[in-house]
Amino acid sequence: MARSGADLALLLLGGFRALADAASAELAERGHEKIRPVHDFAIRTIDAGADTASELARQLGVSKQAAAKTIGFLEERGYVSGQADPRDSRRRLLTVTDEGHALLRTGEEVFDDLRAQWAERIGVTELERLEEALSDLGIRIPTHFDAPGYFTNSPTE
Amino acid sequence: MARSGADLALLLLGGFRALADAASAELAERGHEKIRPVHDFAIRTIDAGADTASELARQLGVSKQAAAKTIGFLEERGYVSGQADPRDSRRRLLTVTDEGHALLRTGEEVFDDLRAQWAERIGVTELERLEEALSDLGIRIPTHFDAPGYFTNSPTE
DNA sequence: AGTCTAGAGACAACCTAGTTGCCAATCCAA
DNA sequence: TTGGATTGGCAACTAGGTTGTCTCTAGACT
Repeated sequence: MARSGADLALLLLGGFRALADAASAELAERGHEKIRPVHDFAIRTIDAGADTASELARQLGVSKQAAAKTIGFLEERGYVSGQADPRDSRRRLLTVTDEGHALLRTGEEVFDDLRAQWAERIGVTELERLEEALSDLGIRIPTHFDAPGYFTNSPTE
Repeated sequence: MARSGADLALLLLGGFRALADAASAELAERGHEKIRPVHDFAIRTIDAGADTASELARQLGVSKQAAAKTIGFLEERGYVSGQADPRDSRRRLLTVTDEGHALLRTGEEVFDDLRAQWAERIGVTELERLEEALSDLGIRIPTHFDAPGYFTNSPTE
């Protein structure tokens, strides 16, 4: 059956939302409330070396202020901590806490579990083929999400 | 190669964004500026019989006020027009204008063109297989988008 | 030294797409 | 006729982002 291009777009969006919503719900159950993929992404980026607000902003492709807000949230939750840089007093050096690393590990687990569930349903081969097809299309991993409320609103009502 | 669940999610999101961004850009070039998928969806729903703000809200799964704002935008642009209902003066009956129908047609064309481009790149068979796999996963077509700014921010900086 | 430029982070104001709470007008049924 | 339910609109709020402007500091150049 020849599907329409619009349906294809909605299938992709639906697939992503299914994963993201399930992951958010599962993370909440494991004690990480109100965590959205963007937070995981930010922590990962900080851990990889983006240890100031400005650097994080550049790497995530958002404004410094947006990055600062995200950092504020992450510090409040204890995933990230910031100390004054002794060598440059303009900077506040960011480090990922143990709690932050725990969140990253849990996040990976949750997503891998979800992927495994999909593999069970349609077969590993088919799933890998799907991933291969998307990769072959040159889909870039999005570096930022731009989606306030995108993951917060639970799909069940 | 065994990919991670997180990569799978990002591939799906990336795929959707690639289509949505390209479609928005193409629609803008064809004279429909600032149109996002949600507008297309709303017009379609009105056309299918959701002829009041409250009904549209219910069908899109958003609040009445959110629906009213969308309708305001669509009326301003001339895609939809509203007249007082002679039989129930609480209601404002919505109708899709010719301009609205034209937008729907153009939108379909644009998405179908994009899908055809994908088919060229990875082959029709592979693309249909991808769609089949997502369908088999029971992906529900999302009825609302929840993504303010999602499509507005052009990816090309 | 002194000055000049550039970067870091913070503040205020604004935008957009939603939300809830409330309210007047209207319809309809008991 | 009266009371419950529905319509649409208003106000205030939230979340996540934006731009513009500001101060402080670092480093480079004279």
